[in-house]
Amino acid sequence: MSTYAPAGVTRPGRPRVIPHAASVAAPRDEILQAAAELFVNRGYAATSTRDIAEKVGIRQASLYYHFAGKPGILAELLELSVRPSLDQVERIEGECPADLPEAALYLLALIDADTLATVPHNIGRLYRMPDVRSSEVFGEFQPALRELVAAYGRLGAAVISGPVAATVSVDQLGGLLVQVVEVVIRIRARGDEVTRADARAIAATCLRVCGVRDGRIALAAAAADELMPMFATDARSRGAGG
Amino acid sequence: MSTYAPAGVTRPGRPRVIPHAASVAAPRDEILQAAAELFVNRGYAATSTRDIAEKVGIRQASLYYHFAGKPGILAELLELSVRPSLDQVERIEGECPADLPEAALYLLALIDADTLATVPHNIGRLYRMPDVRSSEVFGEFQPALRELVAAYGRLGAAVISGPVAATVSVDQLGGLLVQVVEVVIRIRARGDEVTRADARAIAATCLRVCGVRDGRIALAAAAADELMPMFATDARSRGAGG
DNA sequence: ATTATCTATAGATCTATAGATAATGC
DNA sequence: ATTATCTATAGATCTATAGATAATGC
Repeated sequence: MSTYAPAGVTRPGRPRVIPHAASVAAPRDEILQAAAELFVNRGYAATSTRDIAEKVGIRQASLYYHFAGKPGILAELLELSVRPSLDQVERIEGECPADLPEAALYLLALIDADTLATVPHNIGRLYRMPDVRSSEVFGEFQPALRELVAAYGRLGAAVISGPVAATVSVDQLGGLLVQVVEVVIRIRARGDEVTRADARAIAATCLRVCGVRDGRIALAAAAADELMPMFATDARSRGAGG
Repeated sequence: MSTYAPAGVTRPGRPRVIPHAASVAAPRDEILQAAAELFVNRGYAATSTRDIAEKVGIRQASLYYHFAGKPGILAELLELSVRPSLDQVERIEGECPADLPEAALYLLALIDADTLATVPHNIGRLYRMPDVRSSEVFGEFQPALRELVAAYGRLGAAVISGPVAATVSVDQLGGLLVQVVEVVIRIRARGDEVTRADARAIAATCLRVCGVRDGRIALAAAAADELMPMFATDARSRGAGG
């Protein structure tokens, strides 16, 4: 307890040249947040380690105390962007009532849209970027992404109508549904908020794409609302997280 | 007419160190093609002028005889990727019969999907990339892209059903429909071909997203087939182009 | 003479390491 | 002693320009 430490937790280590602006988060998290914003808005390859350090308010070399360079930071951000969706795919597929398969797809789309809407700095965009996909660390996450697409494909195939099945293959259905949910990324990229109502509209759109009629969409939405508390681990209900 | 000029048109200028592989295209086009593939598959910022030159088979400095650096090349590729879709939006909105508005949206989606499917090296992907969007030359193309989204919004609003209108705003409808059509980019990124049948399925999906019933979708598809020849300037029917 | 390349290179990054330093904590 | 920063810098790019050169074309 010195005189009047500027709000922040006093930590060991040489002080920064530019002092923390009452910095709340741990340095590791500060770096992740800064990198996330730069990677998503300017691109991964286009962002230098110096850019990141400057945004955090430390020297470029200091990054290397916390991370193994840019690839190390990217790997952690990819993990953060993929993990939440994937974790809940299994639960939804396992625990959803089999008598209303529409509810399962609706719920997956709803939770996924909500996750993409609330994850910091729109990092769901990362894995779509070619410089990220051709980075050394991407390969590790590719199986998880394929699994997500496959899950959409399975749930979609369970509810698909005849006319739709005649024109769109089950193989491509998963990609099509993911593409619809990822409109969230596009909306956020424009700078707009994505509301809970938006997420519900997107989930309903997924069912429409499969050829489900309005009546059953309404049923699925109602069922999903009841199931929602079981799966409500998204950032929106937890409160804003680092 | 020398001894046996290797197929290629003999041109003035100092010969390349690595001779043309019976190079058909003009050097400018060779560069554009090489850059397109690298930009799309590795990213714009991640691609160096040296990478491009190497792929073409010339020295890095030689690029600057044809283009004003990377931004110059990017500008031309963006033009190539945006122009075709935009040119036909006007014609479609102008010339489509007002008694079947579904046909107009179907046709726009069909032609647009087909353009994205056949444009070389999937360059429709370019304008989604953050390093491209934050480049100096992107601003010039942004209005054209907004206009495309707005056109989808207008055509979608003309056919939207009550239940859909209740959940998705006209403002967002355009973006949602473009997002659906851009599944073409995703399919091509996986390395798969996009067939005419795929394009038709995508156009039908756009109508489903708007809440149009199967019966009217079939009518719209049939009407679009009749109108198609008027607008058939896509690469598929012209034959493969540079 | 014109054209399209080449070689060479300056200047500006950018990454990553080595080693010093200024805090806290025991 | 431990921790988290700092300064300094080597080595590897990367872009863009200057000026030379080897073809064709008249």
